[in-house]
Amino acid sequence: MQPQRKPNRVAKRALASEIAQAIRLRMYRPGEWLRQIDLEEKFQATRFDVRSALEELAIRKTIEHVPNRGYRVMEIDLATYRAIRETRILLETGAMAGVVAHIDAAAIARLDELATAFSTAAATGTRIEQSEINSAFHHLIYASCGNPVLEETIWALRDRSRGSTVTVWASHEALLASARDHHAMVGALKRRDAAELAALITRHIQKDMG
Amino acid sequence: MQPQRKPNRVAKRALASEIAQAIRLRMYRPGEWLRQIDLEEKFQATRFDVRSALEELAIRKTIEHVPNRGYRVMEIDLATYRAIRETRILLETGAMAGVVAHIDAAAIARLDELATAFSTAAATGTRIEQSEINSAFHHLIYASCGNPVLEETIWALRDRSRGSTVTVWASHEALLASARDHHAMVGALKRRDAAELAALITRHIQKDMG
DNA sequence: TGTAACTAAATTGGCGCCAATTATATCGCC
DNA sequence: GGCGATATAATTGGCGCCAATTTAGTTACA
Repeated sequence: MQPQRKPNRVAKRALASEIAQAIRLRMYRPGEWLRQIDLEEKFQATRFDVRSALEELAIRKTIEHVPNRGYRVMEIDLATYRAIRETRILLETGAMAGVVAHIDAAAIARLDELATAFSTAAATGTRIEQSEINSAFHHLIYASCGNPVLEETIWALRDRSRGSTVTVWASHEALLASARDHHAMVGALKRRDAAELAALITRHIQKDMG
Repeated sequence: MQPQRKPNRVAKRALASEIAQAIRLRMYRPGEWLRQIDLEEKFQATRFDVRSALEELAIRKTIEHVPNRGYRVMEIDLATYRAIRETRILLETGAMAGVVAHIDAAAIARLDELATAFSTAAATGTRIEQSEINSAFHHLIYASCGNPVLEETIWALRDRSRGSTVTVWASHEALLASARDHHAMVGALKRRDAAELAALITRHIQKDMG
């Protein structure tokens, strides 16, 4: 029986993820200041851990650091937003060749489920549910590309684009359009049509979904 | 007249860059442990700054952190290396459309100079000179793509691929091949031939240059 | 009454100490 | 003489205090 040791090594990394998720879910809006004391209480962490987490997020460009002022959620201008979008299209369409080559039937079936679940959530679910299902859908796709580095790079950029002032799904119409896109992607996936998939992804990103 | 204040905010970030450069220049080889005390003396920094810098590099995947053991230069396996290479090809070829569209005559002239300088350095220069000129050459190209996010992403991946055990220019032959590639790229650039440029870049990366 | 200087409160940020852990060396034992 | 256990040295890592800085509030003065 040994005393508890390093819950901290874990806590530090986990805290960064938690804060990142809070930002993803718009609990902190772009431009908003993240006060260390608040985070300390909110997440029941020590000041030191909070600072480490904030520093990590700043390196990842999720938040911005202003000396002697603090950290705030990154607010990206239109030009940067377009640059991110363009880069995402490059990466996410590029991943499609690998996806159609590596994905198995089970994964496609699961994607089908998720696409349906998203449609349902679009009508009745909360924003958080919608966001999570959408995230799971795209996670599964990119995880199937067979290139972990590519997958990781895609997600890093996706996270950065959250800082946009443009709301995730601006309208209910946009939400329904996303739902339709998901089903279309599953269809193209079943046909192993990488080109069609890439075209769908491009439009999906250009329409600015989550 | 006020006393000197925060040279530290700067020092922390600068230190991370310095250590990163040292790793780039192979002063620390992949797998090698980075002892905090050594870095403290080597770079005349406080222990705290060293740790911050190491943490930053760990987040960037330049180095690896092993709890209670320390930090060591990331050693990447062949599979990861290929994954990085594939992703780089996607990004760097994708950048070429923007490059031919945005680059001006002055930049092309400068690239011509750098290509020549590299050829010279390949014959007579030190490894560090070769590396720096090569870096400047590619920096200038990707800076001309008109997409800062893409540029940044490219360099992040390029830095990660340094962790490969494969030496930068394994042979003098490879070095000369790189020099030829550079001149060919300048030629394609002058003709605004994005497709040819992309093909050259792909081969350049597949041959594993710096 | 508006503005500017001053004061007080809140927040951030630099830094160093010491415990926990791991590597190294010494010694005894098989 | 080789090998394992123990002692010692070296290194890492968690954490909190207090100074520096900024912001808000207040008062004095034109």
